[in-house]
Amino acid sequence: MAKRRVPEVVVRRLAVYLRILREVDLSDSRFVSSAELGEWAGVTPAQVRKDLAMFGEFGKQGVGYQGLNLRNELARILHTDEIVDVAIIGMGELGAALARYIQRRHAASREYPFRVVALFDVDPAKVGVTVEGVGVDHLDALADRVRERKVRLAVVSVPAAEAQLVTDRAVAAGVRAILDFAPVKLRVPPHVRVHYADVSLELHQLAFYL
Amino acid sequence: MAKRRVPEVVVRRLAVYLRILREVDLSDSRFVSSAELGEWAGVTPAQVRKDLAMFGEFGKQGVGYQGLNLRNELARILHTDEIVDVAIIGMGELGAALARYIQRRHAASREYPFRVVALFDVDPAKVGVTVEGVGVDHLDALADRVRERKVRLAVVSVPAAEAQLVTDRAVAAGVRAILDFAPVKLRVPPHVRVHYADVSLELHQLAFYL
DNA sequence: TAGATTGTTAATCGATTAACAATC
DNA sequence: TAGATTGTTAATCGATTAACAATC
Repeated sequence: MAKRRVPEVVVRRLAVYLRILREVDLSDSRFVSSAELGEWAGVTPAQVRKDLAMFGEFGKQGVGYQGLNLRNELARILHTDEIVDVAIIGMGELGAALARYIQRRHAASREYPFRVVALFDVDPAKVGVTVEGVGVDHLDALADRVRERKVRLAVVSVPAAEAQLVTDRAVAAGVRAILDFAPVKLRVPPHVRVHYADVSLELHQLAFYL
Repeated sequence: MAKRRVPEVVVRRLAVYLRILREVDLSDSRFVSSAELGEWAGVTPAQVRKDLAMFGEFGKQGVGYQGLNLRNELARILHTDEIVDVAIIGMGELGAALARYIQRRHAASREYPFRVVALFDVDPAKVGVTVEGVGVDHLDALADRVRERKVRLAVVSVPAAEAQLVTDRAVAAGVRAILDFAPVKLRVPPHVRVHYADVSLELHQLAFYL
């Protein structure tokens, strides 16, 4: 699968489709049409069909897509058909809130694929503490821990000034995708993917429409 | 200014340019070229010029853009040249973390335009508590408070099941822009703008690249 | 003035939408 | 079969990039 050729917007919409299919009650006989799914996701039916067609032929003409099958296919495409281990770097209020949120959702539903397996901070008061069953390690243990637990997805929730440093360490240890909450553009090698979740940037954008 | 004609991506980049210009030390004589700004923001110089040209002629041929002036213009365009009051609905861990984050940044720098002026929750244990100088009100007080304080920007950090309800109330009280942390597509009238900050959705997208 | 960089037009690129033959 | 909906091609739309005359 030539990933470089899949537009980012398509990946985003696939994630939306999957979330919707997880919310809907799906019996074996439940078929979902591109019109229905489009309606729920807020996109055109043609868009839905085009997005899905990039990855295979999942539908049946005249009937639509079998809901359960499509849900499975989407999970497979997005690599969330198996548990995905996550490290959270930075155990401030935000990091702690994220850790608990993810862990609780994972515990509550086997449908929720993300599992927190490593937490890091530099504050001696935080190192050793346990958050939802996961111990907080010192940042210096990051490389070892990440390698040992084969973590490929990391959340960065440290202050802006430290974001690049912890990113470099995480990447060196094998992390391939990063969700960055710090308001800093991270420099990473081309094989590493970064998404930004920058609250201030979002607020600035929204302010434009006031 | 015909806002409907400004692509969303342009607004996002303007916010990025502004953030960068706030980070750079700018003397009165400091001029910034589209090449420089593009380099910092990770876009082409042509892109920078095109984005800015949508709103006016801010540069000088042969010289570039006067840094301080451009910063002011961008703040004006994004409506963050004055304080922007924000309400946060839902004082769970995430909501509380966001409230403190925004309030502290506002207190630390007069450059940071967002100010929290109202907090809401339904939990009697939280109502009455003060977070960084702002009292938590019961959700039932939302309409009154939002109207009284003329809040137009709100953050929704309640559980998914309540997100639509609190949104409806906020919109009825005059809110025009919403940053939604709940994993739900909100239905709002056309004059209301919603941005989504959905951690699980971001993680799903990133998992695709693993 | 000579050199540099803007603002803008034209060319390119890519994504969305429309349309329809294939087919369940 | 008749009706419905897919997968896919073609048409449209919009955003990005390139190029350059204007001009500081």
